[in-house]
Amino acid sequence: MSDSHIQVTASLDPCGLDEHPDCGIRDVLTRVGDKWSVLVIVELASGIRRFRELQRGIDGISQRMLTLTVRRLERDGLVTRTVYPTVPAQVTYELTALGSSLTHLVKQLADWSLDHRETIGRSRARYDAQHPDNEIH
Amino acid sequence: MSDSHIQVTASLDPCGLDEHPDCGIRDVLTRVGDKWSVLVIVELASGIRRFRELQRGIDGISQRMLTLTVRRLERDGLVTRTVYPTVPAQVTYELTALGSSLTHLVKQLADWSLDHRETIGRSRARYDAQHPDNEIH
DNA sequence: GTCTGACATGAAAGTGCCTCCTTGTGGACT
DNA sequence: AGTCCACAAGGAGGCACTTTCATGTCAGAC
Repeated sequence: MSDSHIQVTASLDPCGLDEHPDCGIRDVLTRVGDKWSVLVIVELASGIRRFRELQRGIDGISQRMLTLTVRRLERDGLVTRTVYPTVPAQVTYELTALGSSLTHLVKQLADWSLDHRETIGRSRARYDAQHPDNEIH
Repeated sequence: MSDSHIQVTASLDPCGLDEHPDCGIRDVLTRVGDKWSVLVIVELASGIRRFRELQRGIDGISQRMLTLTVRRLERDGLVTRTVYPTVPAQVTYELTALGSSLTHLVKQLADWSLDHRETIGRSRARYDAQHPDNEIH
C-alpha cells in the first residue's frame, strides 16, 4: 500500500501489480462511479430491458445520458446491446456475465450504505456544527 | 427497482426506502467515488498516519487534495482527525469503526477489478475496433 | 405532407472536481 | 531578516461529466 502509485493519465491505466490493489479499486470506481452507471447495472440485474423500459426504470435519467451510459458499459464489457431490425427499431440491453459478477458487490455496497446512513448523517451534522466555516458539502 | 427514484438535489439525499437499495449505492459512490477518497481509506486501513505519511503513501496526491479529501471523510465519519499541540503542529488520521467497516468491501472491489482487468481491456479494444467513430474513452 | 415510436447523436451551457500555485500560521533555528 | 517543518486554506483555470434542447434516421399510419 505504501508503495502504491498511480500514473495519472487520461485513461487512468492501473499499474496492475498484485501488491497494488488500490489501483484496481480506482479503476472500478472510474468505471461505475459516475452518476448513472451503477443504477443501470442494478436495473439490468432484474433482467433484460429495452431502451425505454430501462429509462423508465431509472428515475431522472435522460435519453441522452442513458445512451451514453449504456454505451460506456457496453464498451467495458458489462452490458450487451442487441439490435432488433424491427419497425420501429428496438434495442435491448442485458448484463454480461462480467456485469453480473459485479452485482453482488453493488448489493453489498448498497446494504452498507443503508446500514450506516443514519450514522453518517449524524456525523455530518456534528461536523457541520463544529465547523460552521467549512463549506464542503 | 423499477419503482426507484432519486430526487437529484445538491446533497443527493437517498430516499432511504428499503426497496430502493440503488439509492444507497449512489450515496456510497458519491462518498467514496471521487479520485482520492478510497485511496486514503486503503492507506489508513494499514494504520494511523500523520499527514505527511499519508501523503507520501498515496502517489500523486497534492497537499491540497489530501486536505480536502480527509476533511470530507472526517465529515462523513469515516476518519478521525487528531491534532497534537506540538511544535511543529502534528495531525494524525485514522479510520473510524465506520470507515473500517468499509474496507472489506473496498478490498473486494479491488479484487474484482484485478480479476477482470484483462477481460475489460479486451472488451474495450473489441468495442473500439467495431466502433471507430465512437470517442468515448 | 405530418405524425408517431424507437433510439442515436450534435451543440452548447452549467457544474464541480481536480490541479497548480500561492499564501498563511506558529514555532524554532541560523 | 530568512529558512525550515507541519499542515491548512485561497484563487484561478482546465477538464469532463451532466443537462438541456434540438435534430436525425427509419418505417408505417393517416
